Amino acid sequence: MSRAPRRSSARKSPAERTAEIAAAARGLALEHGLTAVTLRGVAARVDVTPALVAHYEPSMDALVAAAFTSIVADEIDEVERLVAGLPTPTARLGALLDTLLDGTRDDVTVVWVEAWALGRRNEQLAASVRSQMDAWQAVVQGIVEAGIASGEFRATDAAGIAWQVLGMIDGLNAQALVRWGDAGARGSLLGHAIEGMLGLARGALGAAG
Amino acid sequence: MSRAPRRSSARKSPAERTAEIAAAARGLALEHGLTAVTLRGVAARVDVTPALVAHYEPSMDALVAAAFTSIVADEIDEVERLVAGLPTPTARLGALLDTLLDGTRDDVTVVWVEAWALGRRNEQLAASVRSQMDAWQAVVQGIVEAGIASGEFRATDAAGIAWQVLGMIDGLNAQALVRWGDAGARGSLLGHAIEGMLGLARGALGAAG
DNA sequence: ACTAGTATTGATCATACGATCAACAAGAGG
DNA sequence: CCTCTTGTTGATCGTATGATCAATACTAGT
Repeated sequence: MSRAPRRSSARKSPAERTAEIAAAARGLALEHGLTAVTLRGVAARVDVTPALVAHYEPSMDALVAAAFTSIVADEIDEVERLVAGLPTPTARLGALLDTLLDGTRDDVTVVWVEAWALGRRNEQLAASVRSQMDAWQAVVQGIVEAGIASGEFRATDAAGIAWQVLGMIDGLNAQALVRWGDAGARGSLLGHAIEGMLGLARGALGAAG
Repeated sequence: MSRAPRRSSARKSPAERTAEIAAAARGLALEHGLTAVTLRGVAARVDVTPALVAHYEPSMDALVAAAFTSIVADEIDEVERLVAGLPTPTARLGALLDTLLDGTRDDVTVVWVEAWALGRRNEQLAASVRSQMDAWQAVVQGIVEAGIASGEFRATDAAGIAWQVLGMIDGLNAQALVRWGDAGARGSLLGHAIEGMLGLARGALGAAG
């Protein structure tokens, strides 16, 4: 079951090992969820003794939180770059929805759901969750504010709207996680819903069919 | 730390004990989450040996799933009764949103979130989750269909809309769970969003401020 | 009142988790 | 080539989980 650490040792620099461990934690979280980020699990993936992982990462809670942060932060960056290339706030918001609801990101969704659950017993993770939620909110709020400023959106509470949009996305993705069978169109109706919040014309967000 | 089972034993009928155990599991889940529904945890709450709990409940996975089902099914019944007394689909939907988003149900939200996470390693729980999601969906779909039939709602895909509404509610509640500080108004904006999906006039759902 | 059935217990196993620490060995510096 | 720093290991502790089983003791039925 468990691969023993290699005999032909190859001593590595602390920076390198730290990076290896972080990468292993990240990979495990993406492949098997945050609960798989365990002392022995990470050690096995790096092909090293659990004691070494403990040596580099004094607290597993921190490593789990770091894995979460890494995954989510990367996704935020990715979406932010994608969206930056688009001309109008409407187009940006539509692309954001399409990307986040295309059903190809279930691994990240699992991480989110597990983070919500584990965060109740891992304060460092909870802090990371709050932090990353704020980061996401800032991105969406920025788009909404731009839309309001340009007159495309008819709304006032950009911050509140951003929270709502994210809540909807998270909820729909989490739901789709369990509802294996009929994947259904996650995005099409959400588009109309958000159009309703923003006073947009029906279909303005042009969610993918 | 752990209360020892009473010495002055009081032998109970299997039906009674089964009910006690189920109640204990339910209570633990509501107070400390589904992860607290453990062999020893339940045993301590019933003031009984872990072995007895195992005797009555051959698999803890099943007990966890049962606790989840009990909690969620009760909530569905409660909301269904509340809503049944209202005259129009619009009023029913509005009341449903108000009730589910009033922020007083965080214990149930925790159970949902944990169920999503644990369901990946507990097939019985996953089955319960799917089942209860379907039950919720049926309730909302019924309201939406009534609204379409009566001409209050302008939409076609009642089933899809029901899923979306539930996803939004779940997402917003799960989010509020972590976003301790600013509870914010969970419902007000969601109302507008759903009005957008249903082709309703702005404010028709009259979400509580 | 006695007995048979069974609810209940205590002890124990196997596993998985995080964590610690003395001891080992690899590699850089003199 | 030797030495000293330190990356790395093996062994081990303490806890928590689910699960099993022979033995106990309560209670209903005769």
